[in-house]
Amino acid sequence: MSETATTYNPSRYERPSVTVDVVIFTLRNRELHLLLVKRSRWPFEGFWALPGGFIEMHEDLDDAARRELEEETGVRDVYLEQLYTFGEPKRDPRTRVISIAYMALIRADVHQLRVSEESTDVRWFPVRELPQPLAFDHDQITAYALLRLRSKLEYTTLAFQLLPEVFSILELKDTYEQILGEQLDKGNFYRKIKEADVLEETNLTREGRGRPTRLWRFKPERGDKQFVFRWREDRSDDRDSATLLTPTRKEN
Amino acid sequence: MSETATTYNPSRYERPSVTVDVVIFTLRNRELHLLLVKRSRWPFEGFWALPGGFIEMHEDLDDAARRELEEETGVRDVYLEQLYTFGEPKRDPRTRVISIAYMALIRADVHQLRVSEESTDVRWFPVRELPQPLAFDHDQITAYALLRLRSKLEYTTLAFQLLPEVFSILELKDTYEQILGEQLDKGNFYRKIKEADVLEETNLTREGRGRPTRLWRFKPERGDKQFVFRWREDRSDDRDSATLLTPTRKEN
DNA sequence: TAAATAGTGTCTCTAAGACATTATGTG
DNA sequence: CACATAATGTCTTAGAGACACTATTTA
Repeated sequence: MSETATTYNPSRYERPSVTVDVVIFTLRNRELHLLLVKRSRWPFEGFWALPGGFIEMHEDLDDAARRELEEETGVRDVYLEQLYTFGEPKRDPRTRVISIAYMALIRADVHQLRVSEESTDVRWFPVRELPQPLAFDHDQITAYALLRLRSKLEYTTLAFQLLPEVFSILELKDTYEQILGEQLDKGNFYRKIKEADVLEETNLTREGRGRPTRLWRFKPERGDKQFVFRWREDRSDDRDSATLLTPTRKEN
Repeated sequence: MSETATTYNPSRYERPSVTVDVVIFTLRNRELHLLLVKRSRWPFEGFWALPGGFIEMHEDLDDAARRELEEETGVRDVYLEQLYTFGEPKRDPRTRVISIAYMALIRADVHQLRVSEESTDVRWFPVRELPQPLAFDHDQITAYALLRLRSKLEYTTLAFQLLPEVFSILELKDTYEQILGEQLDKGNFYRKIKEADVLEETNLTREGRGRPTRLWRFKPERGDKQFVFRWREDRSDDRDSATLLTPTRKEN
């Protein structure tokens, strides 16, 4: 047998650096955006990159992601999920850097965001208009995050993590449409969401030009996974599919 | 903004060790097994652990997993998929070790396995009779791998990666039943698999006590993801669910 | 021809999708 | 009332599940 698992002494080995990179999504005027940071030095000086940084020695991975998230946005207690670990040896020209990618969803009504509108080095970008290419392999990471978000929309209640606390059913439908990139039938959407029994009616309404809208709240006792909006044949939240979308750029 | 993404110099930081651990599945007399290695020294001396080892400095993550796989089993070219990265700071008492978990599926007809039947320190265990607890957080990792395997069975053709090159439809059904832990209807199974058009008839049959069985082959041109056996309400290949199954043991 | 195993056919009911209709507000 | 937007209802059809039946071999 190999001696690897049993006898290696970790200190004998040269160690890679380990970072977390976070794909932070939010809705801004009903469109899906993500946060990018402009790099100010080599490597990839002047390129946009995902917020991220090195893991501290005594810090859990999720905590590292949460810390990066809070440093950039000032936000805590949001939906956070580990996505995939990217470790191609030359993805960072400085040294071997392995990056654990996370996805975070920030609700549209969270206003503590540190990201000022005028800031030139930290900005929200609509996912349909991302600068390209991004630094490192971050194109690949964002492509994968988008794929996973789209995929999970269909069998989880992730969409609620992007909406404000109260919302109308048509706003929810709009969110699905934005992210899935597809029109949904109004009647069928109402039926599905009502049957799923994940919403709780508030006594609030919102006036508009026509009939006022009833506002709803996500039933808090339901977890994230109990809701199936739709099953599709071509779901694929697999890394392989992301790779197809954005072929790996190899620097060097 | 934070300086993390842009100005950190990786060499300034203390680095964690990074390993890959591989959950290697196979079918042995129609039952799902996975490979474990007995540890011969501290920490967890005498405990069973997943095969794994440290990542080499210039080696891709997948290659590291493939290398570990080959060292333990002698097998190449099998299905391999990254699962999740485990990095709880105290999961390894020696030092900070971050482990990238992989899952591998080995076909039942691969006989080059280095694992001898008599070996006392490397063994196949039926997934229903795993020694417990395993070393480190490997209970958690195996629980998650099982969850993911079960989940993906239902919307991919992963099951074919476990079967020999030619097989009968009822063997395939049996594999599904073994892994899902549930009886399936024969007629409905035949219908589904035929409609999916993922099988190619061979001119082989196998004789038994009753009517001989036709043997089939997986259509190679189909990828892994095009086949939907069934959608379920409670699918969850999420890490959270695995955590619920096997609460994290904290040593120390 | 009985037993054993392989493989097919059919009925029912649910739920998804398409689309039409009704409801309730404002100017 | 006309317009705008919200919300509900209905018809059709595909597909999942339950289960009964037929086919082909050996002893």
